[in-house]
Amino acid sequence: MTKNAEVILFPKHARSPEQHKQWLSTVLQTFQEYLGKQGLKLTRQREEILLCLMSAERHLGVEELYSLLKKKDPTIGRATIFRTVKLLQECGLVAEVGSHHNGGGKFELKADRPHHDHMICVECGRITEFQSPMMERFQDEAIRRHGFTALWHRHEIFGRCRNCPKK
Amino acid sequence: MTKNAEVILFPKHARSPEQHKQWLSTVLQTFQEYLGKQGLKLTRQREEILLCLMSAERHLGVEELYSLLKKKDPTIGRATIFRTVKLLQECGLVAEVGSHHNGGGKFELKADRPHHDHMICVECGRITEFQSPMMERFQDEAIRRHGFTALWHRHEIFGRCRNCPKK
DNA sequence: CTAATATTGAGACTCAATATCAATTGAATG
DNA sequence: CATTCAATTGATATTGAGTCTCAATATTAG
Repeated sequence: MTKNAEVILFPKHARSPEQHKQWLSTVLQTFQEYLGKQGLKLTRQREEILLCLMSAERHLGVEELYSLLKKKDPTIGRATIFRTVKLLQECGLVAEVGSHHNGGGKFELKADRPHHDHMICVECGRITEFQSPMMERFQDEAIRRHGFTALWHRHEIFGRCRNCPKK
Repeated sequence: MTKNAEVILFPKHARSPEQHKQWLSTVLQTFQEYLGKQGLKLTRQREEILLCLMSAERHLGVEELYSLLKKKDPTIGRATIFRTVKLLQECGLVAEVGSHHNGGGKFELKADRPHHDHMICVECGRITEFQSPMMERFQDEAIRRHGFTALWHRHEIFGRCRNCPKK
């Protein structure tokens, strides 16, 4: 498995600098509110980690976050990243994509992004996002049929991407 | 979430003892063919492990497989189970359900069972299997569109089942 | 400012999963 | 049947992601 797997994300939202700034502050505020409710604090490190995820163009794992953050804050520790990412998942701002099959879970920001699912290459770790409105439609139909109330879902297809033919 | 969540499996195939025997041998043959193609061999241990999964009525993890298999073959080792389960996943006979989030991956036999996905109730932990051929169809279409070779997939919908209205 | 509490980073630790390796098994061949 | 050679096995060592501990530090309330 390649260490620096390329990741294909959906095109970023077309956002003006002004809108982007607004977005950053909205997400930060959401995090802060969650922390406040838990009696926790928004520290410099927690803010840095969230900002790093928000400015990333791809899915980052803990190790990648660690080396990126080290550049601006050489004292940051892995444990803090693990702890913060856990908090971000708890408050719904971040989701884990994949698992040990693609070299450890990677994290993506959920806030204000269109829904998509993932194809994960077990050879190179590449994560490809894809949309299928028809698939969603029949999924919703199945959910209704079972009288289920969906809160969130995880749909990950594991296999080989087009650049990783069977060895 | 309840610890011992009830698991709703699709109704077992109505199979006569004769049909069941036939099924066992068909699945074994599939495994053997896969192994042959890879230059590998169907050994006693590999057969035991597959048979154990085929006779289980529930999802088993590595540790459960280990203790079950020890009864008939006290010399079997964990490493062999890890290796064999990996092979079974590679050839599509077995799928991993869940992950470290719900107490370690468990394995279910896919062979000759209709494909299904899971709806997981976050209130009562109930796991409901469901089918949607149309959904599968559009999923396959998306996979083809991206030149991906799917080995397995994980589609889990989290929410509330019909018996767990919002509190 | 001070006190109380939360947070941090380093490093020890855990434990599932993998790699190593000598001994064994299995199939293929003569 | 004996031989050969690659595949397999189980015990063990190793890895590595993730967690825990704890003394030092930062934050907030008053």
